[in-house]
Formats: sequence, C-alpha cells, structure tokens
Amino acid sequence: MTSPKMLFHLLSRRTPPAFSFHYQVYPPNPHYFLQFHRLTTAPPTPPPRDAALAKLILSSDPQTLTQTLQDPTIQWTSDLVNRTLKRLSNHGPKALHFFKTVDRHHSLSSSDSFDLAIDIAARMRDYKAVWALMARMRARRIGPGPKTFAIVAERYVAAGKPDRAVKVFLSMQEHGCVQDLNSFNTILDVLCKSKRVEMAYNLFKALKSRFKADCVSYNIIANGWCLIKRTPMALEVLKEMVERGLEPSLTTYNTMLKGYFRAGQIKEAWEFFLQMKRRKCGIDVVTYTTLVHGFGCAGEIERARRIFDEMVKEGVLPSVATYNALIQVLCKKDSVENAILVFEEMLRKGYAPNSTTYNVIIRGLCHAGEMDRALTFVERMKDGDECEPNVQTYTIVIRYFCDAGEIEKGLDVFEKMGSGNCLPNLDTYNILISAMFVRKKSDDLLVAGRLLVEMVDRGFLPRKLTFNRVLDGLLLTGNQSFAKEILRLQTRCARLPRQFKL
DNA sequence: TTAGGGTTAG
Repeated sequence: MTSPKMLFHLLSRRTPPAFSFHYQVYPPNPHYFLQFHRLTTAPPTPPPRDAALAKLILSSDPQTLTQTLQDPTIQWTSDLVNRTLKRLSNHGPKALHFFKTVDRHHSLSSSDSFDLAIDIAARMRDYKAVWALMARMRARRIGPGPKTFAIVAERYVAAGKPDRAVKVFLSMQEHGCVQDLNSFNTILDVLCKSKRVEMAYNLFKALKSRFKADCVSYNIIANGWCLIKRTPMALEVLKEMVERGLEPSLTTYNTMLKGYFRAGQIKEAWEFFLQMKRRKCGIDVVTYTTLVHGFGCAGEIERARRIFDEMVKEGVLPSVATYNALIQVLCKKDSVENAILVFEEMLRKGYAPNSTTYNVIIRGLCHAGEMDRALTFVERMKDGDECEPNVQTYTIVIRYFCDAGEIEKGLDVFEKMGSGNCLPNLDTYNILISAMFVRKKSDDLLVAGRLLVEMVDRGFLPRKLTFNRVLDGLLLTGNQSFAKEILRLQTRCARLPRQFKL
C-alpha cells in the first residue's frame, strides 16, 4: 500500500502557484449595497405572477385551462414560463399541459423553457414526449443543446437505464448537437454521480483519446471512484493523468481529500491535507469545508471546530457552505443547541443562511424531539426574505411528526404545503402513505388510498410494494370497492408503455 | 449542466 505522502509526491504539481486567490461571496461587499440601492430606486416592476399563475393552473381543469391562459394581460416572457414550470414541476401532467398550451398560442422560443419541460417529461418517464419536444426544439432551431442532452441522460440513468444514457450521448450529432469534450465530460459525470463508475470508466477508456480527455475528465472519474469509496482506483486514475502530462488542479486535491474522508481514511485525509499545505496548493474554502465536515462526521467535533477557527487565521473566510457543514455535524454529533449558537453567530457576522442551513437546523430540532421549535424555524423562513421553505423542509417536518406518531399533525403540514405554493414530491407521498399503516385505523387506509390516487394523478409512479400494501390494507378493513378502484389504477400504471415501469 | 465543499435514515 502506498502512503498518502508518497502518492502526494506523485500527484503534486511541479510549480507551486505564486499566490492563492480566495473567492468569497460573503460577508457582503459594498457593491451589493449599491445594487440594492439601484433596485429600490428603479421604477417598480410588476411582481412575477408565477405563484398566482401556478395556483390558477392547479385549480382549473384541462378544458378551462386554455381559456385561463388566454388572459391578454399576461405577458408571456420566458422567465414567467420558466418560473411557472418550476412551481408545477411536482405536478408533471399539469406542468406539461401548461407548457403545451402556452406553446401552441405563443410558439415559445426559449431553449431553457424546453429544457425544463423535457426534464419534467423525462422524470415521468414519458420518453415519447421527451423526444417530441426535442424534435420541436430542432424544428425551431433552438436546440436540442448540450444541456438538453445532459438532462435526458441524467433522467435515463436515474430510471436505471445508463446504457440508454450513453446511447443518447453517442447520438448527439445525429440530433444536430455538437459533441465535444464538454459533452463527453458531462456524460462521464452523469454516470459517476449515479455511481455507475465502472461504466463511466469504460466509456472514458474507450473515448479518451478521441475527445482529448483533460484534467476535468480525470477529476470526474477520480471523483466517481471516491464516491464509491475506492480511493486506490481514484489515485490510479490521477497517476495516469500526471503521467500524461496533465497538471492536477486544486479541484483534484480537494476531490481526493473528500474521498479519503468518505472512505473512512481519516488519518490519510489529514496527512494528505498537510501535504497540500506544505506544497502550497492554494488551499481554499472548499478544502476547509471538506475538513470541517469530514472530521465532524467522524465524530471529531473539537477538531472540526479548531479547523473552522484556524481557517480565518490563515486568511480564508468561511462560506455559507462551511457554516452549513459545521452546523450539520454539531446537530449530528454534538447538540442542536450548539448548532443554533453557530447559526446565530453566522447571522451576526452578516451571512445570509440558505435553505440548506435552515433544513439542517430544522432536522436537528426534529431529531431532538423539539417539533415546536422546529416549526418556529419554518416560520422564520417564511417571514424572512432570504429563502422560502421548500419541499425538503416540509418533508422533514412531516417525516418526524409521523415517526413520533403525530400523524394528524403530519397530515396538517401536508395539506398546508399543498394549498400553498410548494407541491409534495415522491418522498413526501411515500412517507405519508407508510405512516397510514402504523395506527391500524380503517380511516387511515382510506387516506392512504386517496394519497396513492393523487400521486399517480400528479405523474409519480408508486412502487409495486406501495400498491400491494394499500390494497391489502383496504381489503382487510372491508373497503372492497375502493380496493377495486386502486386495483384498476395499478393495472392502468402497469399497462403504461414499458419505459414507464420501474 | 465540463470538475471539488452543506440536506434523511436506513
């Protein structure tokens, strides 16, 4: 076994950089205030109507929708279309109906809107719609572009069809899209991120000379091996990179550092970091965030804190992500109280927490059984103007209410999110449906049945197991007619084209 | 949407 020190020697860059540059967004710089000033003094722009529009679309049936959308006061900018599509993305059928209706009347010409619609169709595994939309893009000469292919490939992989994803990549040219090193790197990354590393590596080996693989390609593959905890393979790949004369970048080192932590090689991670320091790799905020998170996850809270304090002395300011890492590990391995102290400290220092920050705190409070306090943080998100609660926020709260046996409260949160402007996703439905079995109440099973019908209606495909559990439950509690309805629904789902099936 | 750092619990 080679030691990290030896390997580092192998990987280290030949010429140390003259200086290192730390890019920071926060604390805010004076330009932000100038920008804010300009925004407040500019003539008032009408607020985006996407929220109201999404509500309207959700409450109207397909027949009246066309009329609704013909309101002449609506300015169909691509921004409005995109925002609305995003709001409707957890209601695929409505989202696509909306897109098709607006497109029919206004002939949309933004590739971003098409990409969003294609993503929604692909998530529903409606590949016929996906390819029809891609053909329409081509006819309008607005695509399909590299981003479109990235989306489609990603969705094929997520649906368990990585071979189809590769085929799509290989056929880019035929569909009028340039196929270059960037798109090669993208398909490698899509495969790696979904842990199809072996397949990515084979593709890489087969095509690396054709596409002239660069440092990014190698970093993607190394990261892939790290994701499945195979650090020796990652190092082997990087060794080849260096031998081919490609210089490792700071990303390369940060990737390996994270890889060691992920594989539980804490000692190696530390040694590797010391080498990075010694060799003046230009350690940055990502390096430090990796250390804080890595040591924290390993239970070494004090060490994580020490590194957090040390980075400032070294001239690297923490980012929101660094705070999120520290807050998360404090929640997990220390106490939520200490995590909240850090949260308050970041506010004092002028950082703007994002939805991840809030979600981490909310989860910590839920985990500690402090549901009421968790809900006050959800309210804080609503009141503040930084970030609204998202589907993850609500799903966390619902999960913990259900786990604590407070199913009514879970359902209550579910109702509120659905009637507001945040639609539940597959996770939300799965959690709630499972919760409907714990009390062994006949009424709960009716709710489970209704949720199942609703999720199918919104373009989600329940697992076979979910269908069977609901069916058994309904039959056992004497709800024969509803069971029959569910059975018909299951048959309908099963009759969908093969690609619809899980 | 060409690469690296924050989100579950099992």
